[in-house]
Amino acid sequence: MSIVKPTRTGDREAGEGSSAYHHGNLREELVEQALKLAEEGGLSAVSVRAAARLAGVSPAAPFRHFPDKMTLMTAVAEEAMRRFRAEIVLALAQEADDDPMLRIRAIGRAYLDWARRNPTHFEIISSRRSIDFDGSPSLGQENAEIQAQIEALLLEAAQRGLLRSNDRHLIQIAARALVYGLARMLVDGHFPSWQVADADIEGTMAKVLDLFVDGLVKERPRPEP
Amino acid sequence: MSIVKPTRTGDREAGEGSSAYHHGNLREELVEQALKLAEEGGLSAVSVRAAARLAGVSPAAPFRHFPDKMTLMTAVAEEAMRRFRAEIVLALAQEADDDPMLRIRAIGRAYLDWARRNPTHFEIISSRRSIDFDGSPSLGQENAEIQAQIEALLLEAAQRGLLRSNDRHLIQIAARALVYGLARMLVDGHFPSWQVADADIEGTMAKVLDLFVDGLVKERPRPEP
DNA sequence: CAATCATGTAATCATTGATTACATTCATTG
DNA sequence: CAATGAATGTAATCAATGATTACATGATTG
Repeated sequence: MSIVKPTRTGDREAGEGSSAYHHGNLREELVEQALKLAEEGGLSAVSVRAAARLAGVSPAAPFRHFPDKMTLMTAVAEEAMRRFRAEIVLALAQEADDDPMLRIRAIGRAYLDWARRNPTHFEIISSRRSIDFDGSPSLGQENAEIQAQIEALLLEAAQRGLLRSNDRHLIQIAARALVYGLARMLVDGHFPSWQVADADIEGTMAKVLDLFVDGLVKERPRPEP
Repeated sequence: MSIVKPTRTGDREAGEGSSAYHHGNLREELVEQALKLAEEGGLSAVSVRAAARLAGVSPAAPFRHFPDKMTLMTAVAEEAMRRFRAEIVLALAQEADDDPMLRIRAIGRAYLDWARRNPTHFEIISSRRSIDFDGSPSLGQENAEIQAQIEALLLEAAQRGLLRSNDRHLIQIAARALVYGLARMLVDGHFPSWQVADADIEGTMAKVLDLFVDGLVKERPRPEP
């Protein structure tokens, strides 16, 4: 019992012995190739046909697995979101300090870092014109878990008396807006007009994040050493 | 001297007397129709051909005025940006108070209000994949003037000793990121997952803006009445 | 082994951005 | 005032893409 369904586990490049008519793992490979296309050529480089080409199948084959392009892009977004959240979870695990505001900052840094390194993937999970966000439980859940994490940290911060404002929901929206805005400015190419050189982007974003977090906490000289 | 070039000033709908082969004002009308298409059907509804159709010319005609679609979209963005900044200038003129932070908040509100009422136009001037921002002096200049306005207000705030931080450039980036993030979350459809009803969006954004501005200024009980 | 269902292909459409050769009108000038 | 050349518009055509339909192939299972 509980035997994993074989499905001729993916690997087709190696043996090549299979009959080669049926791919065996097309759905997942299409998602993978679409991610690759996005990474290499931006959002406009992602087409159903190009993904099919890379997967070595006909232009119509993808439509056996996805009713339309939007559904494919939604699956791509799900994979991107999984990676995105994994990185945030990792960053939180690596943050030793238990100061809730420091932990929130760590989330923000991981968020911005991932967006900087995966601009098009970030764009895919962000712009909800090319995906069906509401129709994907996976996307909704991953997103909700990130929010819940921050919510919990804000609650703890409030209990420790760190916060200036009592409206935590508002703080949360503000925090997300700031980080989303920074990431979007990055992928939308706004930084050149802000005299921020490419090499300085990481540092600048970190400083902006600090400035924002400082504005949230009650004014105190500074955490004494 | 200084006689305005006639060019058969636009109006073609009325008289209809003209030969009807030459449009007379096609370039501007294409921009106008593209703006209308964006307004009514979102970014994906904007096509060169649709604009040509609405203008009553052949599919190839637009290419006499714009070498490619991106150039048309850039002209569309220029018009949208003009309207955008006009609204900000108006809001500043209507803000009687001379407190620089209140004036900055007024800019933020006008920004968010315009984006909320013109989501696709906002998207067009924001996403720099469909336009050639750097190739348009007009876009660069309007953008620079908004930035200069905020810079001046921040300088004044600093001189009055209102600011927590001394790094005004960083404050400016943070402010833009917050407002850009809010506007982007709006047009990208993120608010439903934040339990913010459509009717509350305006109020919520205003409160987030206040929260942010409060975080920038030095902690003082409150501006006494 | 045969039936059936999942999965892939071929052929075809409509839409779109773009180009090229040709047509028409406007404006300048002899 | 007509002729001529520059602007401006059209027709025809291409290649790429999303999508659909009829058909082919292979895997699963009774």
